[in-house]
Parts: sequence; C-alpha cells; structure tokens
Amino acid sequence: MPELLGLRAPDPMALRAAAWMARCVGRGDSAPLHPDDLTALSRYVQPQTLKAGTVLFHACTASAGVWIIRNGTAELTVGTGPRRVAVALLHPGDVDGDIQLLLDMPPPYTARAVGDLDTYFIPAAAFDALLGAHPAIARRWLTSVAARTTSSQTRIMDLLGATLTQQTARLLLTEADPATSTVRLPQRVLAAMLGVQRSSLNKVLRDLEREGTLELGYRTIRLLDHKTLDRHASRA
Amino acid sequence: MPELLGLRAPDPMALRAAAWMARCVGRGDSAPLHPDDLTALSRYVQPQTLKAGTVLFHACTASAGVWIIRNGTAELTVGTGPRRVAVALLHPGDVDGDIQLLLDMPPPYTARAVGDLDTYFIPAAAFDALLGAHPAIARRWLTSVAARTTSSQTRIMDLLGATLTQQTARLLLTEADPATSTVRLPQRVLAAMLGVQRSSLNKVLRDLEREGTLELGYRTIRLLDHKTLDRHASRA
DNA sequence: TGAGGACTGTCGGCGAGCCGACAGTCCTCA
DNA sequence: TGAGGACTGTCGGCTCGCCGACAGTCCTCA
Repeated sequence: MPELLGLRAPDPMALRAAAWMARCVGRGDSAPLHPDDLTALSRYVQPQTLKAGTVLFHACTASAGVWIIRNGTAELTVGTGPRRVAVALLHPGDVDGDIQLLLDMPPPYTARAVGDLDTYFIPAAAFDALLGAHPAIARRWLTSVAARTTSSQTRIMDLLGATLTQQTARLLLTEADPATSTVRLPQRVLAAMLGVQRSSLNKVLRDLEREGTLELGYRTIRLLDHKTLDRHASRA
Repeated sequence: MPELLGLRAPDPMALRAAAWMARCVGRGDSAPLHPDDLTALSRYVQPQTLKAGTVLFHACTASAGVWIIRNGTAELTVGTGPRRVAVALLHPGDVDGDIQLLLDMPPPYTARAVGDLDTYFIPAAAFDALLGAHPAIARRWLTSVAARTTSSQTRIMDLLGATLTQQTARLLLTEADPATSTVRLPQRVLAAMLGVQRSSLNKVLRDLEREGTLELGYRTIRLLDHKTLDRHASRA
C-alpha cells in the first residue's frame, strides 16, 4: 500500500495503516527465536546496543534487515518532525522487518529506540543466507510467519461484530505491560489501533473508569480489575 | 479459534470466521507454484483428478496435506448436511491447506469438488520433506505466506473506515470470475465475507443495480460497468 | 410435478459510532 | 518559568448499519 507511505503529517489513514501493521509484528510465542537455534543464528546475528533515539529503520525505506528486541523498548512511529505519532511499541522478544524484507517492500513506520536498547540484528544479505543455509530455521520462520497470518485473521474475527467495549478490553489486555498492568499510549493511538474515533474510545474508557475497572491518566491507563476486563472482552 | 469449529448448523460467527479465512487462501500471484519449481516439486506432488463432490478435506480434521487447484472449481463450506453453506470458491492456481499444516491446526471449512477437479496434492509428510530438502522452495513458500499475511492486513485496512458500498465494490471486483464478470454466490455468503448484515448488503446491491452498474439474479451478480465499480471501490 | 426449503427484496425502529468542535489540563522545551 | 503544543473529557447532530420480520420468488429433490 504505497499510497499510505511517505506522509509528512500522520493523516488518519496512514495512522490506522501503521497501527494495524504494527500490531502484527511477531510477538512472544510466534517469535522464531528458540534457544536451540541460537548456535546456528549466532553466525548471522549481530548483537547491537543502541543509544536512546537511534533509528532502527525508516518508513518508506527498504528494510535493511531483521531486528529482534533483546532488552529495552523501541517505538514504531508514523509521520516526521514534531507531528510524529507512536503507533506501537516493541518489547523484548519481538521481531520486525522480516516480512518487509521477504516481500521487498518498505515498512510503513519508523522504528526508534526509546531508551537504550539491546537487539539482535540480521542484515538483509545474512538473513537471506541464513534461510538458505539452515532449512530448520527457514522452517521455523515459515511457521512464525504462518502464525502471524492466522493471528491477523483472528484479529479480524475478533473485530467483526464485536462491540467497541469488547475490542477495547481485548486491546488493553494484550497491550498492557504485564509488570505494571499499565498501557502507556495516548488514547489517539489506541483509537487508531482499533480503527475508531478517539472520542468514541474515550467514552468507553470513561465508562470503564467509572466502573472501577481501570484508571485513566495522562498518556496512561492502569488496569485495576483484570477479571472484569476479561469479562468485557469475552462477553457481548 | 477452536470454538468456531465443529458446528452443525453454520451460525453467523462460524460463517464469518470461515468466510474470512477462506478469502486468505493463496491466490494467483502469491501462489508458490512457478514453472522452475515443478521439477523439484514433481517428486512430492501427486496430480489427482477428483470426481464431482469429492471432499478434499473436512473442517475440524487435521489437514492431510496441501492442495493446489489445477483445473476446475472447489467450494469451501461450513456446516454439515442440508444446512451447508459455501463461503468461497477455489479456482485454478489457488493453494490451500498449507498454513493449517504448518501450524498443526484444522481448517475451519470443508473443501469439496464442485465439478470434476484436477489438483496437485502434497501429503503432509511430503510437504514436510519438501520444505526440508529444498531450501529454495521453502524460501518461496515463505514469501508466499508472508504475502498472504500482508494481504490479509491490507484487507483489514481496506475495511477500516470504508463505507459498505466501497467494501462491496472491492469484494465484487476481486471475487468475480474474470471470464464472465459474474459472482455466483448467494448474498448471504457475500455478506458474511464482509461481516455485515445481509439486508444491509442487499440495499447496496439494489442501489448499484438501479445505477446500472450490475445486474442481480438468483445467486448471481453480473458486473456490467467495471469503471463505475472501480470508482465506488476507491472513492469514498 | 408438487412441496418444502433457500434466497431475494423490503421495511422500520433503534443504537453505535462518526465527526467537528471546544474548553480545560498536562507536558515540554526554549 | 512562560508559552505553545499535545492530550483528555465532553457534547450534539447525524448517518450507517444492525436486527427482526415477512412476503414473494426461485430451486431442488422426492
């Protein structure tokens, strides 16, 4: 979707696009990194430590390689300059850049280290060689990508016919930092992830707050009652 | 999504699920079959000719292998007995069963030959061996699956914020038989593919018919004016 | 060839979410 | 520390699509 790329100011469509794509980045279980593979991977993988603010890759620029987050957080953003907007965060274990590489298409978002960041990096050529030389890893990667396909399909299913409250509860549960039960994103971004209006989302959030299920703050949502939130997520 | 499987009568949710999944079957460009690969594939691929009505695979039963349609049409259905409902059709070049195989999960729909059907079949074990023994093919398959991932993401993007008329136009354009400019599916199924109410879809279709863009018949939609339909698909 | 089932065309009430707007609060950076 | 920018909370009008229902038509299969 090239028409969605290269936008100065993050117009709603670009924001939505990037937010959606970003949520399909390889996560935890579907990440292809398993201890057994590390030996084989080690010849191709470059551990890299990045200073806060370093750009991993730019939107609209061909992916230079595959990034795997080891420690720290990276933000995926759309738009340039002061109008930059974060659409998602990468946490340890997350993988990004591989699908864009495989399909030879640039990512719709820019990735940037929030704090200092430990990563594994696989340059494009090495990724190619890796897949060629290690069928087992290619196989695993195939499974990883397949899992992302079905997970994005599941996400679609979750969406269809689901009320906004349901969608919101699900998003919060999957996106919250498990350690602190907190989601640290402006409501505008969360709304973009769900493809809805910010004011609509805000209304739902206020209702949940009044109910005591969560607590709203500036760029912050703290989940107080997971049980109730679970119920909201599953029940209509 | 196991809760969506194994339903006797196709309730709306199961229908939606299957319709969505079905639309993500490998199509044309993203199909992994290229002439160069045929030599390698030939040792693993079994050409099979099936009589009308033969079942390729059953819903809720582990995928036995990968099917590639050579000639003819197969239908993907949900529900058993007389309440069976078609959610999509497989045409020559389409690939199905591989992702389910990779993830070891059963497909949500049953595939059945409509008329006599020529296929290539790759048994599960052979598919495994194929990917292991031929890195080039595994690589290509990886690209194919990655393409399906982004195509399902693109589909999401097309959906978000798009009016029903837009969605309908897009669906018709992609789903129509190029030879006859005809879509041969009941409106209920089309509605399921879009995740909307049948009556809502019907209203849109009637409007388009009044406009002269298409012609409605029993289980049939004939596209008369592609240009106008294109305009509906892209413009808001 | 007749009967039952499936599909289409249509209606009306209703609720969810869109959209634009605006005031108030919090942050950030000069 | 002050100013401008970003974010939140809220409102109201409005549209779209949901949902249930029902009559009429077309098929299919016994």
